[in-house]
Amino acid sequence: MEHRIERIKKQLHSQSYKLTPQREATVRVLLENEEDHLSAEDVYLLVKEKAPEIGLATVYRTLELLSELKVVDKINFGDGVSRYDLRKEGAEHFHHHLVCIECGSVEEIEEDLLGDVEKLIEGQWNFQVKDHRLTFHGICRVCQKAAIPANSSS
Amino acid sequence: MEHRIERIKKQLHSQSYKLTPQREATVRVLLENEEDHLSAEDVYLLVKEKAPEIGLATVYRTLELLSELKVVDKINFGDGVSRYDLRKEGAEHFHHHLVCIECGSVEEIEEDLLGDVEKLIEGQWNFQVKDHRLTFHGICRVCQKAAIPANSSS
DNA sequence: GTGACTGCAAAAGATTTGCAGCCAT
DNA sequence: ATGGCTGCAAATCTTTTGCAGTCAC
Repeated sequence: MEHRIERIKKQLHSQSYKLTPQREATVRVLLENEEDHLSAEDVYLLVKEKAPEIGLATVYRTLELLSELKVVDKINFGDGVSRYDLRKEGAEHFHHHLVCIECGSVEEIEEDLLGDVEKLIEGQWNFQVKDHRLTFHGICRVCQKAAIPANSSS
Repeated sequence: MEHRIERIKKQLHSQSYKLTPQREATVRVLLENEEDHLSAEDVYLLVKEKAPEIGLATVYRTLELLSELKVVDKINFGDGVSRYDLRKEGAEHFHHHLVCIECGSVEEIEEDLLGDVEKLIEGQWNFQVKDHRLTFHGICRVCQKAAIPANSSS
């Protein structure tokens, strides 16, 4: 974890930004909750546990900065809030998500599923792809299992 | 166009909703601006031209209703607003978008590009796909051309 | 002391809700 | 007269901004 902080620190410095204590606390929260898809408010509450004096505006400003530096990706699952997701180290593309419409759980997929599709887009539509967002909505493993008893017993 | 209104009317009736004048005006605006990706506010302003007495809240309620009935899809390109996009007749899946990061234009892609990928998701992740959202961010045809002179003349 | 950064409070937007009235059945 | 639907205004929620104070150099 420390080396990831270091790396982010360097990224900030390379653009003459500083890794202030508030920013570091925010990054640590993101690292510690990498699997969750935290909203700004979520991050704020978690950061506040370690650094109670921090302001919500600072969290927003930090997340926006990290977003510009491509350290995090800002995503939106259609509920009213933006969520912030750390990029995996060296990940060139945004990863994909499986959102369960029953329980709301979110699973991540790191594989690059879209290589062929992107080639098609570049060739056929003449559109130069820089990034993508792919989210599947459906029913997760757990909720599928949960649904079976109700059906089979009827 | 009329037959599409009829169809939507039937869809509403089948769930015992009515196609009131306000709702019809809203649907017409959506039909007439099918290529654009209108925000609720955009729709409101356009509806107001034909039916000045309509309220913004009604537009929101109508759009939400249409969204539940899968007549429109609610999408979010990362700016702060939701946009509403008519589903093509008979379209089983949501269509895809190419968003230009230079000029902001949005192009639609009807082709189903994700058949294979969905099979993979269902098989390998055991996730039952119901719908998906795929957006590519990049540089559109026009902006690519616009960029060439600046590079080649240097 | 200068410029980057912060916290707080206020502002700005987008969307939702409460409510009284209306309209068709 | 009932229930769905509407307009308006107020409320809510997320995010941004203005500003005065702080800190590192």
